[in-house]
Amino acid sequence: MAKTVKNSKRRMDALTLERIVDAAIELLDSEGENRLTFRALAARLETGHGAIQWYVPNKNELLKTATKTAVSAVVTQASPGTAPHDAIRALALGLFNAMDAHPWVGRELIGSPWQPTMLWIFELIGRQVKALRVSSDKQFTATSALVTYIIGAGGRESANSRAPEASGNRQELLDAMATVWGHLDPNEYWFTRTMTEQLRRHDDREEFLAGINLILDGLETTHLPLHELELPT
Amino acid sequence: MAKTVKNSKRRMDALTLERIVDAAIELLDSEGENRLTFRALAARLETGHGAIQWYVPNKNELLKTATKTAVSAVVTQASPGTAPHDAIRALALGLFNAMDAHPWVGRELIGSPWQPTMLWIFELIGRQVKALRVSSDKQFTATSALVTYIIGAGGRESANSRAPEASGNRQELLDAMATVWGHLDPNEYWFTRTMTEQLRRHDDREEFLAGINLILDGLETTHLPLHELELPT
DNA sequence: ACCTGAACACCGTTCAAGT
DNA sequence: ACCTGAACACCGTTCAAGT
Repeated sequence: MAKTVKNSKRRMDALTLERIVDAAIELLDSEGENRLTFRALAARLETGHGAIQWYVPNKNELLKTATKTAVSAVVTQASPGTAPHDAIRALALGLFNAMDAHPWVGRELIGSPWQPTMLWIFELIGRQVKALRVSSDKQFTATSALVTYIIGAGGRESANSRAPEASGNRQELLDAMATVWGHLDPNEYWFTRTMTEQLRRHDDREEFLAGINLILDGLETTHLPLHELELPT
Repeated sequence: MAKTVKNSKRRMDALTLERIVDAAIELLDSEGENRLTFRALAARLETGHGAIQWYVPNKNELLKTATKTAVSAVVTQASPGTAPHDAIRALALGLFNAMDAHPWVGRELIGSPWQPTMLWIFELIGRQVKALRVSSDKQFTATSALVTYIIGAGGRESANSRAPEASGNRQELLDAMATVWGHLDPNEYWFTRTMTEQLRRHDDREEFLAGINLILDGLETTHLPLHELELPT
């Protein structure tokens, strides 16, 4: 305290990359993606908008850093004892929650799949895939499929939170969509119409995990004819 | 011909929504998403930029219409005789190709999952899921999972085409990424490192379809203990 | 009905100038 | 080293004015 006061030329709350990123995340969460501007950030941080650019070269970089921060807050490594299936589900759900809480994360992750954050996700999922004893020539495919599915679901979830109809709560949005589905042309949309009630009642996380389970189950399918399987005695 | 010439006050190539959308798609494909501006469009169509707004109210609507046009050009209904598995793979691959050819489509579809185009995709996939005789309480889950995976893969593919490293051909990009993977810290990325060669050699469409197959296989898993299965005699 | 382009209120980014 | 804000080159959108 005394130190900062003594150095009177310095503001107590000096600008740091961390403070900038935190403020950016707050702004992204509360105001949305296209309300994050250097000028708005500068106002919130009580500085000039050019000053921010000294720490972060451009808006793209700012978004990347914010994404990394938001994701790594949720994604932790599995505790050693966990079964691979459960570890994958936990990881997936963590990512889903992060993208649900921060609607801009999904869009950003999908928009630049080669960025370090994606690589880290790939690594963590891949380790568990390997622990599942998936044959080595299928590990790449399996990990890719899981990551693709997770990011796809997160992207959709992100978009849902930004839906124009989502001003109210979630059930209102679902009811509104269900009403639309119920009124679809029975000739053109005979399948979707029958799903109206499922849409209204579904739980996002349950459906998400059910999809993960489908992929995990698919991984165990050997495609051998049954009589070649080792049956439990 | 004579008709249009006679009516001399009218330009031969009158502005229509269709011409606007076609020009927008060309611009999106060749110049990228953020090079599509009303001013650039107006220049290409040799008109004022305000004129376009008479046909399409804003840029969002223009993107939606362009997406619908690009997708419906590839997505056709399955021919009656096709087996459901094959129909799903064909649909999925068609969508993948569309998103590969038009890198902006993936981003747009994922960005607004409640739009009519997404509903139509859901319908077409759902019909085949039903034809697979998936039990009725799983049809919603199965269709959602497939659509989520397809869109996720398309989104990634879209991003890859826009990758800064993708200026050259695809193999150059893969080689560059493989080099990065090969140089990763063996302690932090011990799994990903082992996937370097798989990354370099993988085929996007094969991997994509392999993921579809995982989900389809998962759908057939009954979760009954083996001794309760009907074994072939 | 359809088209034009000036005008407005924003942006991201650069940069000379300050401390 | 760090901060400031004017300046520039763009945007999307609106709209009075034309044909």
